[in-house]
Amino acid sequence: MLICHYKMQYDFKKIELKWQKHWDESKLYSQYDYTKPKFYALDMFPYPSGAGLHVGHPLGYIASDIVSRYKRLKGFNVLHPIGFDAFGLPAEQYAIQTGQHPEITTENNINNYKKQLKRIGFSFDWERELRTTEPKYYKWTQWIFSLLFDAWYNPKNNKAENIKTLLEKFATEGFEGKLWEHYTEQEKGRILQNFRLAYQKETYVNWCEELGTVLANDEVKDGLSERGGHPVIQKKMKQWFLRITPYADRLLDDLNKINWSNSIKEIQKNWIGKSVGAEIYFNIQEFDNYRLTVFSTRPDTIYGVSFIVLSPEHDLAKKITQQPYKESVNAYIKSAQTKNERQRQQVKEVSGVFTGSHALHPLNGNALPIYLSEYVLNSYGTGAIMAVPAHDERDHAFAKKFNIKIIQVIESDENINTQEKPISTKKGHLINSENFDGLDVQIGSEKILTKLVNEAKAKRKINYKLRDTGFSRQRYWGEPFPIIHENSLPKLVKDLPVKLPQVSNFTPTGDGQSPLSSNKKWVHTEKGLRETDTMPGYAGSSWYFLRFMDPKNEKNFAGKKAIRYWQEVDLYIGGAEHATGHLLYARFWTKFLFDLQYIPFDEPFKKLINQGMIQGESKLLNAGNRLLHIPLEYTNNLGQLTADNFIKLQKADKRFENILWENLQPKNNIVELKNQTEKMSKSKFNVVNPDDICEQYGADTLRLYEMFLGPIQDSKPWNTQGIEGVHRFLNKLWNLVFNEQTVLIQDVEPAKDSLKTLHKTIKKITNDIENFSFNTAISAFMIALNELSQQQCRSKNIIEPFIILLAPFAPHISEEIWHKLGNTESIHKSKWPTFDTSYLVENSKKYPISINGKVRTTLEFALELDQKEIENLVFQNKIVKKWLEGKKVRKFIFVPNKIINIVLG
RNA sequence: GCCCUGGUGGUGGAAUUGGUAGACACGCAGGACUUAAAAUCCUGUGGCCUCACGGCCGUGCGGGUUCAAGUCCCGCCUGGGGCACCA
Repeated sequence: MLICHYKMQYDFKKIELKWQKHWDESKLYSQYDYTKPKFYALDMFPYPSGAGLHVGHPLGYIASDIVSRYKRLKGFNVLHPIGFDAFGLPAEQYAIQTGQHPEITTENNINNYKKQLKRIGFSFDWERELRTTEPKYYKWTQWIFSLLFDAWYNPKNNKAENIKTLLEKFATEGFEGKLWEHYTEQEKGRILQNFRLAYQKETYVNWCEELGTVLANDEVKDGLSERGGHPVIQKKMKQWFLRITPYADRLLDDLNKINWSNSIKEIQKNWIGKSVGAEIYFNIQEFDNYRLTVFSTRPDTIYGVSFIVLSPEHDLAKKITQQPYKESVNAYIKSAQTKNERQRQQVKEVSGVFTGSHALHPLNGNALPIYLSEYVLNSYGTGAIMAVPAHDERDHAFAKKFNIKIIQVIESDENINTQEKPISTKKGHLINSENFDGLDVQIGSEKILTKLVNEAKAKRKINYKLRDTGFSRQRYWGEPFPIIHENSLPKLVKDLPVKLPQVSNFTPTGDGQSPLSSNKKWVHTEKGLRETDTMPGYAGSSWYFLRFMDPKNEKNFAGKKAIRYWQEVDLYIGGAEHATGHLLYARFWTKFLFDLQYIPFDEPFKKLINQGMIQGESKLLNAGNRLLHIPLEYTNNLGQLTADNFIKLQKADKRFENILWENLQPKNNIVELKNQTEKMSKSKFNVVNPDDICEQYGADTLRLYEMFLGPIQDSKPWNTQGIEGVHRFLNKLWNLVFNEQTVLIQDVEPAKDSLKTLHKTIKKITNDIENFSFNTAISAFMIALNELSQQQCRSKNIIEPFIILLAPFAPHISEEIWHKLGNTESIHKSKWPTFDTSYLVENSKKYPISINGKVRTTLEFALELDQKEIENLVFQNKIVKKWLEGKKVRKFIFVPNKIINIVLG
């Protein structure tokens, strides 16, 4: 007879698919109980690209899923939604490349993402799924735009208000000394554009020829587009802007009330770039009718001013130039104009030109030559500076080149000759500053400024680097503006949504017009011409976290009740690369909606975690002058390139066509490859697909491994070999519960040491989740399981709570074991165990005994012993005696529960 | 140049308030089971010296504080990120 030894194996695939289907069908994660306290855990919603997910993407989702599941078990009503940010450049570029309509490629990409995400077993409420590209969603994006258009920032109340209050003000006070009713409709429209929070203005913008669109400042890195790395130039165009600048101070100050990483806060601080100083006025010797205004943060250095510099674009540049200097000044202005900002920055040598005119020093009346130079930016401050060469590096270089006086006004500890090198410190005291001599710099600065302000020669002023943000794109794939231009004045369209129309060709036109303009029927309306630009990618993502609270609401962007219940996001997880884009705009829109009293909170994300990058291991071939990425499938198991594979590679990849095998210096027909750890990307052939991992090891293993790799915030390399460890852990757990045929777990009284293991693990895991220390939690699970195995623990009272602890991390295997132990409800609806300190109490402690700071042995003492008794016991110890031989004991240090240290003379 | 972060075995990484550095894994080496392999289990694994007992050195480098420093202070070196003629 054939005996069939049926082994109950850990069949992860079967288990995982079964429970995923079950959870889906029972809508387990779409159930809410509003009597419980709320917890809102959100991931930065994904941008569905054509490449699909790699193992780096789910890292943050796994973390937020663990927290969400944990919070549910702790009795919270958890909102954990997901959606897709699908408008914008990448989707459109992909569509253009593949020649398909972006609507189709987006739909395909989203479906692929959903399939991948679902396989990992996240507890997302898919009922609340949203897409920024759906008209029923972007209707409300357009609605918020309408609010911005119809709002102004009232500096008196320090908040945004409906434009009505501005009109009331103008009606009673007039505008610029003229009654409001005396302005024409056109004039009124133009004036209001200077106040609206969404407005059009003609100005220099970041134009990317290759992408055929303008870009926001945060979408440009080092003069190149963030997407694709194409050159970006400054072009004068009429564009939509959002007036974020009045919010600068609040965006800065409120960083103090949110729990974000230091580095992100710093990045936003720098981006906002607040500097406190003054505008100081300089009369001009040669012109009575003009006055110069400079911005300075260092009024203390005013007696050190020896010249004035204007930017080449400064309004007065040409007006104040004296006849003999006109030619050289014009030439200089012209040459500056031909360069874009990037080219200007690259030129490090000092350049400039004298105007022939002089400014008068406001305090001592000295005549100061006025120059033009590129190092002064027209877009910052007033586009003019007072130059203090003794205390500013750039001014110093300029003075040297043009042979201008260098006047030292600060004396510090640094022994520097200011004729050679500037002193940039703010510590020291003033000299050469008339009756301010001898004062400390800080105090002197304030006194000088007070004097200037009192004499109406200066005004206190705060400047920001933050600029109003460009809000229009000349592209097809974005939200249309709800705007029709009537008599060349923009007017809101009331009937929303304004649906994105069909066009015959959605590729960029390249002439600064959006592809929408080709649909003449759509553009021409009875009232006037429609706005044909579209909104940028960040429009939809600036408020989506609000929509998730009430995603199906047709009357409002979200219902009042839902907003009041869910409030701000408690935990937000996503990449740090959005520091100056999405994260700033979302804060801005939140504050705006708060001002208009649509929401009762003014920060969107209470706690933010930036997950690190998971890097891939690339293989690089040194082909003479360049390094080429080699797809992994062409390397052998030692990571080398063989001659056979090289031939195949040459057929498959054009990059290798003209490379000769001999030139690669093969040894025994093998070429060594260089290893490199870098960002995962398709083009680097180092991408690991989570689908493959789920197939081979299962979703639970993938989840555990991603968490086990290291701290969530850190970047770390992926190494598929290491996954065996966590996979073995799950197998061990399985084998603890099941043997060949049956469940081994019984309802028996647990052993004392098992209780201790359990309770210290409850404590540790709870702590670790609260601190987002998931990697140490996994190792605690491993330690616990090793101990329980050692103890041969089979007690249900131990195993059940243990797998509840594990459920947030490995939801499938926990659910399976839970049911096999006889439970019928889902484990994810059970209760988080609490730990009982009484099981952790020890009655003795093992003390390290160190002599002169070096640990020599350990001794165990009962806790009730006092220091004297312990001291006696320590000195009786053989090893201790050996070390004490011939030495004198200086000191005996006993730190209860920590250590014992003997200091010898 | 300025700001923010890191630097710990062959690798990923542990280490409450300063209190046994290297937990937990991977990898590697040896062993058990097996005809053999896979799987599993056990043992070892920072470096150097020693048959061993044991000792010396060791958290980027150099100083310091302390009974005691990966942890605190001062000065450097270096990886990553951000800002950058911003007055």
